[in-house]
Amino acid sequence: MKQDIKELLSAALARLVADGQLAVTELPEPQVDRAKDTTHGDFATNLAMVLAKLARARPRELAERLVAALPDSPLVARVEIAGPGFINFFLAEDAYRGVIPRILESGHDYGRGHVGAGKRVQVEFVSANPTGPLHVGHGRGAAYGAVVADLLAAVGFDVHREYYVNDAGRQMDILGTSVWLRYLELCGENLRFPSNGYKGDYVWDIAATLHREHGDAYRVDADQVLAGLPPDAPLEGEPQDQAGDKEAHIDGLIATAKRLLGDNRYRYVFELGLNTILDDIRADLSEFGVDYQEWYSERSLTESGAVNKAIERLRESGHLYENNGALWFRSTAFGDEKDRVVVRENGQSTYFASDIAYHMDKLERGFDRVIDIWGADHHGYIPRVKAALRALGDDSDRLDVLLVQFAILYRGGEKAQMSTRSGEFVTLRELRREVGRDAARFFYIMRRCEQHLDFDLDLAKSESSDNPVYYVQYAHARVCSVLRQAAERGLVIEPSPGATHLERLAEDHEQALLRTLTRYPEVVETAALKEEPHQLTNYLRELANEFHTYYNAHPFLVEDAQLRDARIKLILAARQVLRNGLGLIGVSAPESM
RNA sequence: GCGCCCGUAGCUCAGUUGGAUAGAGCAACGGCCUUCUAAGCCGUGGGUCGCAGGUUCGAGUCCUGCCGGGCGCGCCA
Repeated sequence: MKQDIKELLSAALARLVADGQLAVTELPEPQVDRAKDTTHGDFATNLAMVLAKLARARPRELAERLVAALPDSPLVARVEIAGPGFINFFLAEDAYRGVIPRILESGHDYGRGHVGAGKRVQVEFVSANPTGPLHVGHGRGAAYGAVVADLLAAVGFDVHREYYVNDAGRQMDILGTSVWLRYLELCGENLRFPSNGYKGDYVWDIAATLHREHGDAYRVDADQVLAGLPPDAPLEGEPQDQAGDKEAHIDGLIATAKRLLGDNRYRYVFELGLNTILDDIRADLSEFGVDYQEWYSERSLTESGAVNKAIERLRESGHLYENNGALWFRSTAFGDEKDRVVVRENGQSTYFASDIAYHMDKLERGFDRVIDIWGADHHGYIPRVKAALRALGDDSDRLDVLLVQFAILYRGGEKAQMSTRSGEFVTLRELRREVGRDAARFFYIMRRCEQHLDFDLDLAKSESSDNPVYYVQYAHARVCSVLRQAAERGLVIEPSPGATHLERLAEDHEQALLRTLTRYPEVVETAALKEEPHQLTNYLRELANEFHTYYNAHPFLVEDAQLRDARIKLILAARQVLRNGLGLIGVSAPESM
């Protein structure tokens, strides 16, 4: 609809230029907005004011000329000039009613568009280390990423959803070693668990599996494990005066585990930990309605030689240097704060080196756009990744990094705190169990992603109109309920075809609802292009509100069969849009509540 | 100290990428069920858009400087 107005304006502009009434070298793209105030009509454009500068003419005078040059259209009832030079469009009533057959015919497709023009976009999100279950912070990234991806797909992009699996590196070694140590405890060995190990119950579970299936096959005497280890830092509850380096201690333990178990057995424990947790994460996300096209292994980058290739390319282009035995990337040459190590003194490549190879690979796979969704605490990595892409001669503008701020849970008005280290954190699974998938999805995306999210658990669970999820879902259920009532009364609920009887929709509430329904495709498009799912939740609340208001003001199942028919068509259209919108954010649309 | 993000009603937040008189929900107060689900609706009050400058026809929105809050600044991932 907005597009129709734009085309009328473009035609008017072209006509003025052809007639020599307007002397400008380049024509601006007409900007058309929904009018905030209905006294300003339905749509407004500032075109005359923008042109005034270019053509050095008075805005109101230009507006008059533009209006005179506008082609006739059945959509537009009248046009007014207002204020400093706004042109306001008042649409014909029929223009709004026409949305009903459009919605009913398009069904599930109403609101979908094609601005994406089939361009390939990759969205990488969550990508949490497989060292433990997902927590509520990952949940927000999951919900946000999934909805952004679905929105982009809805407006015509070819979307590839990907999870980057950090299945290499020190953190994974710490996990494998933690599993082994817990296993040794189950075997009856007496050990002191390292302060830096993973302490969650899930580590015990994996160790128990190992013990159940392989008995003592991985057992080693505790004395042998502990021999010659650098001292650990004191644990909580222990005297804090004793010295120790927890990092050196855990590294020593990892080396010991590798030595005592040998390559094959170490690998087996490591893989058991990795696969158990990864399976859990997969299942968790799938139950949350988050699905991927690809799970991309970090280890595969090393094994395929992609990391070495990336390092070589940087070396050949002269962006690397050695210092203190390590290999550094001169990222400061591309705007980073400091240079970064890509190969450590011990010969191991860093996580950053993998990341360079990974992003290089993403661009080589031919995506027109690459979107990374990260936790906000990782924002410091953006300059260095972009720097690497530029150094490699790639276009770093093809990469967009979206940052998601933390979610803070509140229960009974109090913060429900979490900390990954202690192993006492609220997992995504626990959250889903407590508030349900629908509320979790809705609450997670209700706010702009760069805004801290206050997640009120009590509200998310409450069955009241205060709860925005219920409020929107209830609107959908109510339409279904009305239709059930109609069937019980033996009324015909199969609506008449096309626009028949729609002229009977003349009430203000009906006009308002129609207006909101026509806006839906625009909302989906901006939400997608701006990567702002909250625009959709806001819209759905508004639409639900207009429906509830209408419901309270006018009975639908009236005696007058034609009026009834028209109203049923209207609420069917509303139901369709509610269903489509909820579907896009991964929330169910219940038939009854 | 440097960098990024945030600052809008008592609370939680929108604000259509610079437009017309800054909006919604919650909380507070007052109304509406013999009528399709009251899990709903209507009404009332509530603002120095953190502060100070600047850019222009026009600034909550853009620029600069302060103030306040969060996060980040490893040869960790």
